[in-house]
Amino acid sequence: MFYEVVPVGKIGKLIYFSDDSLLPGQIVLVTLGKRTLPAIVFKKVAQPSFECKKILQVLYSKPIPTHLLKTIEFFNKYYLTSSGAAASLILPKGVEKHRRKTEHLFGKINKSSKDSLTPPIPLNPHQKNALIALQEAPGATKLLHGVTGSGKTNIYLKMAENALKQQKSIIVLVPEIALTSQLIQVFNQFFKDSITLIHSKQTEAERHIIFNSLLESDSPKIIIGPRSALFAPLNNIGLIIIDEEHDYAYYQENSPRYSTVRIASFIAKTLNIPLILGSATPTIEDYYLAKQHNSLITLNQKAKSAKKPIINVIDLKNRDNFTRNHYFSNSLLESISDNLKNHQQTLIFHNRRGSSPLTICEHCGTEIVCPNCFLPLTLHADQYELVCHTCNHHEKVPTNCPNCHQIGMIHKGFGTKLLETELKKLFPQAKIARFDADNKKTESLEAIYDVVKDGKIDILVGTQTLAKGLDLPKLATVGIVQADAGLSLPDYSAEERTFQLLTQVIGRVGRGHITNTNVFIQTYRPEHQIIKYAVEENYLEFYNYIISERKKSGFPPFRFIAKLEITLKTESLALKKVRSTIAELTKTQNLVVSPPIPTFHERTIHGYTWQIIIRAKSRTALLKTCQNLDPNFKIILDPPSLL
DNA sequence: ACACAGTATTGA
DNA sequence: CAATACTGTGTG
Repeated sequence: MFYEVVPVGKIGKLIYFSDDSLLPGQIVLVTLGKRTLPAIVFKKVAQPSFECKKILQVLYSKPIPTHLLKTIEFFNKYYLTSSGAAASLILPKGVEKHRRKTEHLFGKINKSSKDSLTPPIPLNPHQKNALIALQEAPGATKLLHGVTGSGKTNIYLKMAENALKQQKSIIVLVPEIALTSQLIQVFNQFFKDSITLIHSKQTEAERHIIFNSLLESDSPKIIIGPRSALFAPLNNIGLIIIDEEHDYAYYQENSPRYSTVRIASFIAKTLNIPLILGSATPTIEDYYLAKQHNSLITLNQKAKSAKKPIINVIDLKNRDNFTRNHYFSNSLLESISDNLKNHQQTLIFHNRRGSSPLTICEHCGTEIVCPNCFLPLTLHADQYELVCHTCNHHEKVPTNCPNCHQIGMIHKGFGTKLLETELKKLFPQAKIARFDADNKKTESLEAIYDVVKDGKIDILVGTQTLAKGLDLPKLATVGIVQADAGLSLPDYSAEERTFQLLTQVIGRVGRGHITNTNVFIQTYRPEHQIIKYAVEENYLEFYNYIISERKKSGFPPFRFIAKLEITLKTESLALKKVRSTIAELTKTQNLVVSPPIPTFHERTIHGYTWQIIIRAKSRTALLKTCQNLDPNFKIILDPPSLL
């Protein structure tokens, strides 16, 4: 018998031979050239005209659910991804490996499935109405737009409870799996026995056990995990929830690139089950789509009376505000002093790691760049080293300029490490901690969370990482060192990102723990709309403003975008190739073609990378254009950023 | 992707 | 002329 199978990797469907009868979705082992790879059986086919190799082994007798096979095909069509790449998302790493006895781990994961009595889930009238709306028309994607504290979690719980009653499984996606997250705690409180958590700290063996147990079992489960949990081999899914749907973590950056929301939406449609997207600040695209399809549900009533913080916008151009320190305004410093007296905490945000992002020679202006990436190196003053934030290359700080050999290297710009040092000078008695991507893997946010929560830290300095889901009872002040830093980037989504960040940061305080909370937003552009809307917490005005801009300029959701990248040996070769391709593409009807653009990391060890941005109203037309392209072009569909 | 073959490039 | 870098093709 002959079967079309998809081996993991970068290629598509191939035909193999088997003596035994196989089912679509079964996981098998095949040889491909000299390699032995796991593969997924797609379907039985007639004997082809060419010789076929034999399927070596059946790894799992039970097939993966059909919706996942359909998802692989969807990847193929929607993102032009090879089926093999999509298959590797579904199969756990190392499925082909023989495993030692792992019973000792089994009990840890497969808890008793006896459902204990759960207390009733309270819903207020607003939440009840929202629930009714959410349960209409399964198969459709519903957007639950609810401000922080409006009780989205209670609605999730109720829907999960309903699904469990019907013996259906639920997938709950969260941006990053912090075990301290409130959502997990609340779900644990209600459905402890049915929950399977998926997180990044699990080992390969543990993942295998989970994969196997989900595949074998038909009992309803609640899967909580990051974007990859969407591919859990569940046979009876009744509901998918994506919490904080706007979060960038839902976009997989490395190949196969995908948007979790798009894939989940496909799965929900295929299975005719509800998909709930929850957020206080939905992405522009999802909000637009929800309005178009009449599937927007708004919850603007705060459940508990959370006190709003006082938001102070400080003009960085007016240096009278900065007489005590170069980076921190007088009023922010005053607020920190007050907090120290009252044993309350302060959070300082700045979206740049390290001490100083530029090291240049003061005589000839030569910039020190990474030998691999050719990007400026960032000073880390504590180790007195220069670090590449792209490839993590480390080197000593040179005393002489490598170009003119004179002494006098100077550092420009500032990052979180510098801010930390400044704060230590200003408040020598305070306990100050810094949290950003420079922290070692072991000191995760989770690890320091308890220390911070107990109030043992007075001032926490950090980047974006800190803005997400921290709930600190003793937090009284939040300071944003330069709020407009992201606004001037040449990117269609720069304003949206800035709004999201500011909203998240403001949301860290005013959670009802402390009555007098303050937010200090330092900016060179206090009059900018985005800053105004964020300060006013006015999502609707923000949306209306952005959507009209996108319409005028022809960006998503009004056009689909593809980013085409090519890397060639020399700059002139790359430019020549890009120019000729542009000339070719310009002939295509209804296609907006950009001029040649060097990528942000223009020069790499492999050569020079240039890009073309193309946009079209029809996705089908865009895909067709991409398929006819020189295959040396890397195609990035729906790029979340054009940088 | 990866392995492999076939071809161009370098260098003493 | 060999060792090595680059380029292209097929994988069932």
